[in-house]
Amino acid sequence: MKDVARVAKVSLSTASLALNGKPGVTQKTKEHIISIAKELNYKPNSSARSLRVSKTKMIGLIIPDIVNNFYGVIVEYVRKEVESYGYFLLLGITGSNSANEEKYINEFITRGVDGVIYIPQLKHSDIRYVEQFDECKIPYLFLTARYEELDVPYVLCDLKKGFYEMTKHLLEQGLTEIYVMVGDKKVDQPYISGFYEACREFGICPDETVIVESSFEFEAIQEVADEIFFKGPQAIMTISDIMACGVMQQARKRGIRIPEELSVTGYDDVIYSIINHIPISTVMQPIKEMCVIAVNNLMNIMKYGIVPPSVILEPKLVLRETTRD
Amino acid sequence: MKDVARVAKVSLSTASLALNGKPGVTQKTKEHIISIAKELNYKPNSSARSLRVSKTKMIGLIIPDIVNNFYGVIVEYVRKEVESYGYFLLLGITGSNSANEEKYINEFITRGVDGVIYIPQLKHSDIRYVEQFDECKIPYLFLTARYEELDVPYVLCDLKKGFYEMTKHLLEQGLTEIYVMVGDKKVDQPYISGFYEACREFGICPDETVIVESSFEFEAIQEVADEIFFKGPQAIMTISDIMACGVMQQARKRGIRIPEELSVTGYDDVIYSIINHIPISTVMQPIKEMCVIAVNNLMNIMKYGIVPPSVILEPKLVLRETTRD
DNA sequence: GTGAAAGCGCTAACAA
DNA sequence: TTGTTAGCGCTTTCAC
Repeated sequence: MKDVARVAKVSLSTASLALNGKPGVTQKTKEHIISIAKELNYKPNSSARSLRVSKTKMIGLIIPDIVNNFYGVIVEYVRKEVESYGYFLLLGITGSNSANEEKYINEFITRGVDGVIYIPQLKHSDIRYVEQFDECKIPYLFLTARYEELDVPYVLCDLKKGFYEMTKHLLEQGLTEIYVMVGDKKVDQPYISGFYEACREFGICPDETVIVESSFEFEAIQEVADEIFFKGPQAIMTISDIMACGVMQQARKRGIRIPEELSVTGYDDVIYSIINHIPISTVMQPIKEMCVIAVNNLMNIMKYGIVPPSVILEPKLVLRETTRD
Repeated sequence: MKDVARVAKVSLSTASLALNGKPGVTQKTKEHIISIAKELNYKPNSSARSLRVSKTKMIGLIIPDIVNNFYGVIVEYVRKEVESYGYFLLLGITGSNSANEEKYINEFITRGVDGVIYIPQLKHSDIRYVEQFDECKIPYLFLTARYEELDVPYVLCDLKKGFYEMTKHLLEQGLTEIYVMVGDKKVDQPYISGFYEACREFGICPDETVIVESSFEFEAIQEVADEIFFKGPQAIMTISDIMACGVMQQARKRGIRIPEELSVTGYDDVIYSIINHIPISTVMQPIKEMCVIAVNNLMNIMKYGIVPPSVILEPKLVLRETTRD
C-alpha cells in the first residue's frame, strides 16, 4: 500500500480510505488511487488489517465429518450465507472426537474468528470446552444440537417429532413388528422417545430389544441388519439415510423384498435416500433453513449483541418407495 | 503475552521464546512462563505472528463442490495430511464457476496462505488467473487435473487408462452395444479416448452417437438414460458413480434388469457405488494416495523450493454387481 | 480533503 | 541466559 500511495502521490491514509471505499476522499483521487492499485496488482494484507481492527472477517464452522453428505450440505449452505455477509468460512472437522473439538476451538480462537457455528458431538463431560468462546467473547451458537445445561442459543430440527411421525405412519399401515436401528441409545434418545410416543398412542409398548445399536461403518450396519432379519421384522427404522442403505443392501442379499416384505426408513433426506436404486422413504430436515437461520442469528449477535431466541424447526415425512402406500 | 511476561517477571522476548519452545531459555523459566500462560489462559494472536513472520501456517484447497462425495473425501485426506505438518486447511468451494475460482485465488492471496492445492475447472480461456500465485510467489499445484500449456506441477490419476480398462472388460464379455455418458465431451475427452482405444483393439469403431452428454442434475441423468434405453444398449458406461446411480434408477423404472439385460459402470469408486442397493462396478481412483502425494510435494516446494516431478497414478477396476462376471 | 503519526501483538536481531 | 527495541502492513485519530 505504501507503493500505491507513493506512485499515486498521496499519503498512506488517503490510500487506505480510498481502497476501502470510505468517505473523506474526492471521487477523483479515489479513482486514481484505485486504478494505480490495480496496475500495481496490489493485494491487501489481511493479517495486518486483522491485527489492527481485531476482526478477521472469518466465521468458524465445526462439524464432525465432511464425508457424510448431511454435513457436506450444511457446509455448502453455511458457506453461501456467510459469504453473502462478506465473511470467509473456516472449517473444523473433528471426526466426532472430543479432543479434536477442543483443538479446533483453540485453533479458531487463535486465528481470531469473529463468530462460530458449532455442530457439537461433545460428551456432556467435555462440555466445558465451549466456555472458552465465552471467555474470549466470541459469539457462537449450536447447530442441530443443544445442551440443556448450557445457556447457548441453538437452531435445530425436532428429531423426536420426525421419528414420531414416521413411526405413526408405519403403525397406521398395520405394521407392528418394528425395529429401530440407532447409533448410540443415549445420544439418539430423541428418536427413541418419538418412537415410543407413537407406539403408546397405538396402545402398544415394544420392549427394549427392538432398539438396536450399530456403528456407522457400512459393514457393521449390514451385520446388525442381519441380526434383526432373524427376528422377523415388518419394518426397520433407522436414524440416517445411509443406515437405511445398509439395511436394504443386506435385505437384497437375503432375498427380502422391499417394501412388500419389509419397510425401511431413513432419516435426514440427503442424497443417499434419493439416488438409491430404490428411493428411500425418509424424514426431511430443513437443512437449508437451519443454516440460513443459524448464520443470521450469529450475525445478529455479532453486530448488535442481541441474542435471538433459539429455534426448533419442523421435520417432514418424505414417502418414497421403501414403505408401502 | 505482555501480561504473561509481566506476571512471570520476564521480558517479552523471553516469554516469546519460551512459548514457542525455542532455545535460549532455561528449562525452569520456560516451564514457569508456560504455567503462567496457562493460568492466564493466554492464546497467541496469529494475525500478529503472521504479520511479523509473513507466514500464516495455512494451506488453501480449491475444490468445485463439497456436496459431491469425491471432493468430500479429498478434503478429508488433504486436511489430515496438512494438519500432520502443523498447517491449517482453508477451503475454497467454487461451484465450478470461473469467477468464483478467481475470487478464491484472490481471497487466498489476501489471507496469505503459504501454499495452495488446486482442483481446477478453469476454462482454458481463464487459465491465466492462476498466474497470480506465481506473481505472489505462492507455491501451488494442481490435483486431479493439468493444463498442458502451464508449467505447473500436478498429481492425478490416469482417467483414460481407467476407462480403457473398463471398456475392454465389457468388450471381453461380448458386449458390443456400449453407450458412454459424459458430462461434457470436451472436458471429458480422456474418458472418451480410453473408450475408443479399447474399441479399436477389438476391431470396432462406434460412431459418435454412442457418446452422450448429460448435466450432473439427477433428473437430467435419468432423462438422458431414458433416451439411451430407446436405442437398445447392452451396457452404459458413465464417468461418475452418481451418474451410474441415475441410470440404474431409470432402468428400474423401465423394468430393465441389471446386470442381466444391461451392464452399468460408474467411475471414482466413492460411496455412491458402495451403498447403492445393487453395488456398482466402477473404476477406483487412489484418492488417498493422490492427496498424500499432493501435500507432500507442496511441502517440498514450500520448504526447499524443489519442484518434485508431477505424478500420474494408476486406476483400478472394481467389479461389483452391475456388470456380469 | 489530505497528511502525520501512533499502535495493534508478535518476533528476531542485537546488546547486555 | 535474558532484555531492549524496531518494525511487519494496516487503520484511525487528530491536526492542518
